[in-house]
Amino acid sequence: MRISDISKHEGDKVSIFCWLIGKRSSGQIHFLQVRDGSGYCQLTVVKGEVDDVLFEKCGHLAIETAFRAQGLAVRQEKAKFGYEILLKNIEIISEPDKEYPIPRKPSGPDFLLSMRHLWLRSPKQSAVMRIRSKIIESIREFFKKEGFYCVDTPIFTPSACEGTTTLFKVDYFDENVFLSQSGQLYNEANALALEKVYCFGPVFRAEKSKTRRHLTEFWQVEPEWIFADIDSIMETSQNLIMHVLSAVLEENRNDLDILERDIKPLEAVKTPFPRMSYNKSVELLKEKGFEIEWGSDYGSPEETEISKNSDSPICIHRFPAHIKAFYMKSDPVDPKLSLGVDVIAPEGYGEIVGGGVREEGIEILEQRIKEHNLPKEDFQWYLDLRRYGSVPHGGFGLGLERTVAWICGLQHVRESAAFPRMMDRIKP
RNA sequence: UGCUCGGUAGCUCAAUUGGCAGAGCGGGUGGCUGUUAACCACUAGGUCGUGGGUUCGAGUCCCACCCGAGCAGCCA
Repeated sequence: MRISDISKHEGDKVSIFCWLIGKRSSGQIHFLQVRDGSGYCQLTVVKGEVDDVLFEKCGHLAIETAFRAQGLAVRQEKAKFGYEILLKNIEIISEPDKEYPIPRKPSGPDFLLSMRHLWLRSPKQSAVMRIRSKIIESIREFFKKEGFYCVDTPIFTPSACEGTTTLFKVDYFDENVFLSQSGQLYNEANALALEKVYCFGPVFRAEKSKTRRHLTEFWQVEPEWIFADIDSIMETSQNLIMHVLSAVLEENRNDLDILERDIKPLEAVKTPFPRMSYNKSVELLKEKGFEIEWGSDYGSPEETEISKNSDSPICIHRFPAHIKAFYMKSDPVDPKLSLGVDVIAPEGYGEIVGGGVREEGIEILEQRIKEHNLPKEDFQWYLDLRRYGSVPHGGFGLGLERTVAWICGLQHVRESAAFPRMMDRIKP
């Protein structure tokens, strides 16, 4: 039996596998708090009800002892987790030979991150991982339902996808290659083969960003489909986010409780998400007293301010072309603007989606590749997509860790990955 | 990369004007028959980030460096 199923076994003799997370004793009675991968419960050991040697042993178990326990499952209001097992016998699998280093009381981030391999066992951290797992599952479910194929893109790439950001250089049989920062360009090739595709994998950024929203390695899901216009891109990203959020609210209530996540702001999220042009957002920021000029990109204080205007994520569309990537299509109504969209999460969690319509004109792309100083020979295959059977298309990317951080209410994205990679932290 | 703050026991932190290295939690031992981050008693536990300097004397003051955190910049 797993602990999460204990309510179905009330009154039964049960056997569980578990780890010890805490213990208390009143001399003739011991209370053992235990966990398994599914949840938590208490084992009660009463002197006289078990062998004296076993009773003594239970009083001296070390934190993180792994063992099997047999006993009677009962409902118990006085037990912290609502149920307890009246212990009859245990079978120890392994006992720690040193004191478990992670205290139950709060510790600092430096210590906990250096102990990440053990920190993951604590209630909040495992709750985040269960929610992350649910989010990944519901993302794949959403795209399956929408008729997308999962076609993953390479991580070793010969040159910059965008040319804008710093990439990690890797020695590849004496040749320099880079870790991908986006599946974008390959995704376009896949979309022109299969119509609706998505890739979902890790991407890498070598920027020296030291903030609560940045990791150097993170996961991104990137759908790309033909005949995508800017409205359908906003629509699809909205529907994806809503699908994911509903799944977590429905199936991970207990984990959100463990995290003490206030779920009211999550329940307040409603479709349709508000849509605001970049031009409008600049006016709004100016009204609020921000010193922002038309044509500049946002910093995080600006994103946070914009997110205050709605309970739901906000879609900002039609950015100045010069701050967006070379492949972004210009707005035919105003060529200074590009048909790009960012989705900004509520509660100051920042940009979780970025996407847009892709430029089709081969001359425009050649011109932009030149302007961005990109090696044009590396992009011939990409231009082939416009030479043969070109079709309007577009898509977006959603950052997994930021989405997890938002839904879980985390202070920092580092807790949304099992082993986060940051500028100054690569171990364990 | 810049600004700000910090580094003392396994963890979280205190140490007044420069004057004996401390507490709580955790660990160990003992006590307690319903504990809830239990409680009570006893106990073990220290390269005060590293190196230099000032001083009779430095955890404390000065210099350099290392490490971390927060914020900003950078950033589909």
